Amino acid sequence: MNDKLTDRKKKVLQALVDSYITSVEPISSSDIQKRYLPEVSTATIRSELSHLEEMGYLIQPHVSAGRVPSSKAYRYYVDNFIIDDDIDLDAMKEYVARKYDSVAEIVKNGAKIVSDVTNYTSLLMISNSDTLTIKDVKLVDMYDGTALVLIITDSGVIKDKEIQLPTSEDNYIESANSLLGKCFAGKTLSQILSTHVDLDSELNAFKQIFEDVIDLLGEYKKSRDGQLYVEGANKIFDYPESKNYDNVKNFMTIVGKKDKLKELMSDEGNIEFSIKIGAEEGEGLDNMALVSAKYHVKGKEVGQLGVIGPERMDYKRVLTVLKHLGKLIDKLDD
Amino acid sequence: MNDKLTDRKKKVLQALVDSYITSVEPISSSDIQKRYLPEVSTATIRSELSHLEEMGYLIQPHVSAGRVPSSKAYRYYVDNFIIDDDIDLDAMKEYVARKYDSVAEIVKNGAKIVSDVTNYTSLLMISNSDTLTIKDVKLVDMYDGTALVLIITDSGVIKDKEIQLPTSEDNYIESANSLLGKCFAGKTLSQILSTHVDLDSELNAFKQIFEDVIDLLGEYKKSRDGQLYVEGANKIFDYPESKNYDNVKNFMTIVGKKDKLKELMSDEGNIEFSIKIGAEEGEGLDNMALVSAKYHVKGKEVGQLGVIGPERMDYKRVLTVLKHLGKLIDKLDD
DNA sequence: TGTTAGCACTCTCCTATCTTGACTGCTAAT
DNA sequence: ATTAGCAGTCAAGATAGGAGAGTGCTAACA
Repeated sequence: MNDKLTDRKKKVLQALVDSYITSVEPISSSDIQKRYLPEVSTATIRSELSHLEEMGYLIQPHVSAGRVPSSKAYRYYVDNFIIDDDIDLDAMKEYVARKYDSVAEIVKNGAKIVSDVTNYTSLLMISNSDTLTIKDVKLVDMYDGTALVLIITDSGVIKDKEIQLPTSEDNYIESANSLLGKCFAGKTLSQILSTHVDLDSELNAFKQIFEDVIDLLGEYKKSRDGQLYVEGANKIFDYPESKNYDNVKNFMTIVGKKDKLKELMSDEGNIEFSIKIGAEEGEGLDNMALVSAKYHVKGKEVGQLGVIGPERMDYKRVLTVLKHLGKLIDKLDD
Repeated sequence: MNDKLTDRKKKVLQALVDSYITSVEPISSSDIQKRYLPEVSTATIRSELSHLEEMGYLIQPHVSAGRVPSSKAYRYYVDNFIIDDDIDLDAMKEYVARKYDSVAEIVKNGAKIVSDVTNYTSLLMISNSDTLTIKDVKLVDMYDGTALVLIITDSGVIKDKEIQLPTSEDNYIESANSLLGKCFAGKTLSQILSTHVDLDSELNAFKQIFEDVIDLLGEYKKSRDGQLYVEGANKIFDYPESKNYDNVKNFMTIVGKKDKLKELMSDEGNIEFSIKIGAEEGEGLDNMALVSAKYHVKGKEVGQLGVIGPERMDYKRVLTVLKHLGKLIDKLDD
């Protein structure tokens, strides 16, 4: 991995990727000369191109065609040429302000906004339950010896279910409530599910309730863990790539495979942005790229928002949009 | 619309549709002779075919090709040749029993089951709020003068939100609860939203709460009305039809257009099954068909479940699956 | 040593032409 | 009314030629 590129090689590479991103056609030496490097001859550019090809940055579909960037070139491009300046900030802000007027809607429609603004398919993944804190657990008296279990978190009530009460004593619910609050409040879902609550020594009368509540939490965790929403999967038909049947099928297949997408989106570590490009990622993401960012509500990480599209996507625009939407969501209060 | 077909014409038509459903290639006179009518000559079948074509049942892609059924033929086929016997009942039952073990899951995964078993894309539409009855509305005391509003329906708690209490009087919540129950219990969402609750004459102190609750109900109605889930959109790639780019695009486009799908699914009247075939339905459903059925939980209509796929779909299988799943869901208790 | 002009070479893409095979529609006989 | 036989039509595949695009190489030059 020797990425010592001369200045002119860098320029050529950037020019080629830039051109390709918009035209989606193999780029020839004269294309580059005309629009980016008029001061040197096409022959010179050709020799640079063939050198870059040797180094693995470019691919030539056939001998008399221009060149196309390889995954390595895209990687180099996003690492070196994307200076993430804030050009689109105003447009974004205006967009958000105009179409949606409450934070709840912005969060809910986050994926839609990203998809609309970037014109790529967007992905929204709810963070897994490790980050979710239980604020309180409450029983609400219903009728005929049943009660409603409410699990209240920092983002609202998340699960409710009727359960049978083992007794109809008057203060049973009250006592249970205080005990439940004491045990669960302030903990994360994972903490609760991994620690064994030892109740036998305490009041055995509440054992059933506790088991029910823990079951409920487990159920919720299962249903929520890494839920993934896809928005705008049909954008593929707007790209020239869709003329190729295999591309469409690949794209739709991977967009349908939530597991694979989750795997791609869930990055270890604390990287705020992640960009996965084509072949880099092994099978499944050929000719495609996935850009994703963590996002926060009121300073707390709640999920990841990303974009999946052709490998030659407009990385600058996508990154800008994701970054600003992240900021907007984070800052706003409900 | 003269559908007086001779017995042999019927036989030929059925043979052709049957063949086409499995082969998805134009059917020739000799195909029909070999497999369905060896007792007559191909010439005879040809004359029947050309007669059926005149009548609008068949289409000839070009003069030296076989014939393909028209939408009219499919319509005739489902109306006359589908005797909905219960062949698949056992397989279905086993399937349901094996993979899912609670009703909640069956309902939730209804669309998935249908899609898996039929191998077509399935659609699930939640009935609109006209059929949803409010069982109770409750305020739950939280902290710092806020309360949680719970809207309880016959299918569980459907909406919750924190609101500010106008006062911190001790019995305020209790009084509000009884008043809310009195006003809303037993009514449908639409009833509540369409009738104006005249509170001024009663206790003015609860005015704000009522307005909040009604807002909440309105919000819920909006979010729930005719929600549509699509499962297995990628099945299209399993059909030979997907070799044609336009078919894929059409299919994906209509599957993406939730509004159009809702329109197609929401039948007036009390028809339990509805079958819409291709051109019959005007633009949008070309070369496709949509089969849908209302389904019930505990005897109450909760939505519609359907299948969308190529016009030449296996209607018999689809109808059988939908019918039995409907029965299974309806019968089971929670 | 780096750059350039010039040229031969390669390969895709388009078009035209031909052949083959699959069906049909028609006609005349049964 | 049914059938056999045959001529006619058309899609699809194969083949060939030509145009255009773009490269790699070589030799000359700064």
